[in-house]
Order: sequence, then C-alpha cells, then structure tokens
Amino acid sequence: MPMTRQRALVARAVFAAEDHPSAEAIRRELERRGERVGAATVYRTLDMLVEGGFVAAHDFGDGRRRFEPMPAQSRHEHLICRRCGRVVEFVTERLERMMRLVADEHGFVYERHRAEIHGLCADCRGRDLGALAPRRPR
Amino acid sequence: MPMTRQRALVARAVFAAEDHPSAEAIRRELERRGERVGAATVYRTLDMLVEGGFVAAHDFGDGRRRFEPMPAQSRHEHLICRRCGRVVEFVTERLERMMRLVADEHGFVYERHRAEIHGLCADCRGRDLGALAPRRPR
DNA sequence: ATTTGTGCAAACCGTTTGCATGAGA
DNA sequence: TCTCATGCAAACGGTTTGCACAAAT
Repeated sequence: MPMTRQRALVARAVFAAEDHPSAEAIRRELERRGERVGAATVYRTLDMLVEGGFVAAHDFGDGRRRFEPMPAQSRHEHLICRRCGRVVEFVTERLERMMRLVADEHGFVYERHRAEIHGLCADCRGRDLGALAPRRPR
Repeated sequence: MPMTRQRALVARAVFAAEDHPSAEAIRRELERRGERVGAATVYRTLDMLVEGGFVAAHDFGDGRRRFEPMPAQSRHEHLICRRCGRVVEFVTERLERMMRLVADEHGFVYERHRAEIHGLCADCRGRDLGALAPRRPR
C-alpha cells in the first residue's frame, strides 16, 4: 500500500483531529493549508483507514459520516452538543454489558451497539438558543 | 389541516406498519395497493406527522429515515438484524437513567439519547451468512 | 376566486464510480 | 513500461424544493 502525498495528508489530518471530522471537513482543512486533495481521494483513503482498523467511522444522524482515530482503549460513546456540534466521549462498560444482555434476551447475536446522548454542552447551556447562531454550524 | 386522500393513506400506512418503514417503502406499499401518491407528498405528510408528535422518526444509519407510530408508552430502543433488517423494540428505564447521569457528569443538559443494538436475529443466526442473500434487503 | 395540496421534475448533499491522466517502481 | 493512485465529472440514493396544476372551500 503505497504511501502517497495525499494519503499521508489525509491520515495525518484524521489522526490529528480532536473533533470527529467529516470527509469534507478534512478536505477543506487540507485546502485551507494549501494542500489540494480531490474529494474522491479523501473518501477512498478514509475507507482504507477504516478497513484497516486505524480509524473509526460514526454516523451521528446528521447525514454524513464522521471519523476519528481508532481508540486504543475500550469502546466509547458520544455526547453531542446540538448547538455547537462539539463531541465529547465517554466510556461505560456497564452499557455494553447491558446491550449484550438485551440482545441475548431477544435471541439476537450481539455484534455491536451504538449509543449517543444529545443535549447542550456546558458552554452552550444557558445561552439564548433561539436568537444566536450555532458557533460551529453543522 | 385538511385531511386529503393522500394524507389519510400515508397516515394509515405508517400507523399500520409494524416494521419501521422508510418514506419510499410507504410510497411503494401504497402503489402496490393501487394508490398512487407522489414521493414529495409522502415526505411532506410524514414531516407533518413527526412535527405533530404523532410519528417518530429514526435514523438507523443506513442512509434513510425510518418511521413508526409514536409510542404511547415510555421510550424504547431498537435491536436491528443486519441480515434481514428486522427491527425489534426493547425498553430499558435503566438506560435512560444512565444516559442522564452521564450527561450530567460532563456538564451537558440532557435532551435525548439514542441506542441501538446491531446483530443477528433468532431467525438469521446460524445460517450461512456469506452465501445467502438477505431476506429483506436494505 | 382564493387558498392550499399535489405531483412532476429539477435541485441538493454526501458519497461513490468511470475513466483518462499522472506519478512511481 | 507497467502498475496503481489521483482527480474530475458524472452517477447515485434519499430527500427537498420550485412551480404549474388541481382540489376544495
């Protein structure tokens, strides 16, 4: 698997990211730095990284996939601020146990689960939600 | 809000559904019965039903929204069979308590959560997964 | 006659794919 | 030279929207 300029750029961008960026966000970020990479290449590289188990892909329900470096530690879930889009991670071993149990109770073979909490982050709580525009719009 | 023929058809179809159908699935189902309703109208009617709180919309991560009659009872979550697409509901009050607690611990105002378990249902477990086509393809 | 809903087709948005070009061994 | 990655642009699939027409008061 040849390491080209664009693959290195995309990989470095995902691994450096703190905010679960989308493919387009990564492309734009690279462009902002003067590094022009085709959208198709970004998607293809991310697919490879995901297949290789280096990167995790998420679907937070806003219509696009978001990526993050594959966490070495155990599974984690996401808290998502509906105002600023900020994503905070949390871990619960209890949750996975519960999910496995529920699957079992219904005769399902557990494969994976997904859990998200949506709400307002500490920074955004208490602001005038109707009037202000999101700080980091979707 | 006038009750037209197509609105009645769409509403009846969602409320009768047991399987969390997508907008297109509803339109096709109506068409199968000889009732032709434009896609736009189906989407618009579903939006109204969701806004009015009569119908719940879900995003199971397969790229389209799925609908179900708004459950009168408490919140429920979904078990999804990755082979046949079957969706089974389950309730856990413990889960919501846990989610609220986690949100609180991170300074978030809890608004809602989402939990899904993906796996193989009782019917599909044990089959030759590679060779057979899904029974109810995505 | 005025309002409002409908349906078609085009627009949209994130993503994928076909294909000609280009870079690397 | 041969291979394979790239980038453009077109295709795609679900959803939304513009607009002319139809329906109902």
